[in-house]
Amino acid sequence: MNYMARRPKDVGHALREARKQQGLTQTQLASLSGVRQETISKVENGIAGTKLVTFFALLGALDLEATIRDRTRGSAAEFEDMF
Amino acid sequence: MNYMARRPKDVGHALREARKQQGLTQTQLASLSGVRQETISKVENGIAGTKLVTFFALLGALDLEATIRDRTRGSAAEFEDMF
DNA sequence: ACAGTTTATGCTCTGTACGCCATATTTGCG
DNA sequence: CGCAAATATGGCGTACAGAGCATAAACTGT
Repeated sequence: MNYMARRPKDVGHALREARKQQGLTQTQLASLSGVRQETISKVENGIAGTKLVTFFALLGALDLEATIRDRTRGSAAEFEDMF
Repeated sequence: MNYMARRPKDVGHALREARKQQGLTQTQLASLSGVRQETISKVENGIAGTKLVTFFALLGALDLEATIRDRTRGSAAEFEDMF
């Protein structure tokens, strides 16, 4: 599980993958996260201009976290800040 | 630049660091990103339940990206999905 | 093809983000 | 200290997220 996201729709995609990977239904994730099933549906499909609060609620329930970093990636530079 | 974020306030902190690192004022970032200076101020201080759209607008203007990954971190496991 | 489950869609209502404008407060530098 | 730049705050209006509830549509396995 390691998704790059530059747009809300990327987020939706990543969340759906993670949820399925954990064998959860939207309804289960809903009660885990406190976010409604309908909302999760919209988020996963990139329909809503979701709020960060909602995003993080879902991240937390799926035991995920977000990282913010430079777009310059894929070289050896990333070894430096790894530890 | 590599920030972990689990809450909106973490995002604000990361954005502020990145902006300063690039020597930008909130006003400059505002015109770069299309997000208003007042809004940037709120986001950076973790006051607003910001929208993902806004978040990504700022990320883009700062030439950053987000990554979504498992919280289990800090071991050798991360070498596997590195390339 | 059917029944059950999962996901998507539509509606109303409340809350709030964010644009816009003004201004207060803080920060940095001489 | 004092002034200019940068950031924070507050009010107003519009737009839309997300709750709650209902139901439709899409999948699943048998």
